[in-house]
Amino acid sequence: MKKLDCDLCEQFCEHPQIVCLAKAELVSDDMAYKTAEFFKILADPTRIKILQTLSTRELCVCDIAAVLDMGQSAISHQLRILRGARLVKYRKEGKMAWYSLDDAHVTNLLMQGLNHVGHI
Amino acid sequence: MKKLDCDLCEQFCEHPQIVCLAKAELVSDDMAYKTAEFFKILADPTRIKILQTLSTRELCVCDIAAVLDMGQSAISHQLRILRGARLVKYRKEGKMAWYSLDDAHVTNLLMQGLNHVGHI
DNA sequence: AGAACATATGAATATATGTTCATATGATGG
DNA sequence: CCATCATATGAACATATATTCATATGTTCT
Repeated sequence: MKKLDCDLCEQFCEHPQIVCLAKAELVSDDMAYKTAEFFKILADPTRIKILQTLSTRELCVCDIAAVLDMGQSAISHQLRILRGARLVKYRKEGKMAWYSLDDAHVTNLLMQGLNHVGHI
Repeated sequence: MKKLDCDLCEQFCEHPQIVCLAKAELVSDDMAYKTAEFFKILADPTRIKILQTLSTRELCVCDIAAVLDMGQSAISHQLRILRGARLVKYRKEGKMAWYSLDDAHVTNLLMQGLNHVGHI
């Protein structure tokens, strides 16, 4: 249980006790920020398509570009973001880079999102 | 099962069969867009805090502003977005508006995100 | 009716983000 | 060694978005 810190409660416009309780239970700035950053990764149509495509099979960059009908550079930039978030990994084979998923938990979240939208 | 549409496969840089299969299974533009819009709602620290705070109790606008230590206008704008996405609902009581959660499924997703980040 | 208050909203501003273009890097094959 | 190919990346640009400020709306109380 968190210790309550109510010293300043009197200054709020209304319902000081409720505000104090809620403040004590509020997620930290850092957690809120990191969680938002996490959802941001999933908050782009191109990245959603990349992740969904990779959920079935490993693909190289130019194949992903072909599948999504987009430029190689745009895909490469997005893959960089997905790599940074450790959602995809890749192996090099000569000049080609084969990408695949690297986080089953997040993929599961993505599928929940797709399902949710599908059922609207 | 989807019908494959492989007429244009030969034009791709590499691995036409794989690209064709992946294209056939690719989520639609519309679904990808809507899913991204959905995750965008959760991709902001302020909205995460609002939803997490409301997960415990109903609050009025000025209380939320006090809890998050932010301006009333900023909170009101964010609540509008959350209302538009049907993640929160409100009841009017005189001049006050009491907000609460309106989508347990999405709240569950939010909690999964918070947990995921917490376990990193 | 008028003052005070809670909330909503439009406009403006600052910041973040996705794509494109040009180019760099690094591997393969002649 | 040079040309070609797959990929990566920096800069520029356009667009989206969060907050603030000012103000509007609608309610309560005197």
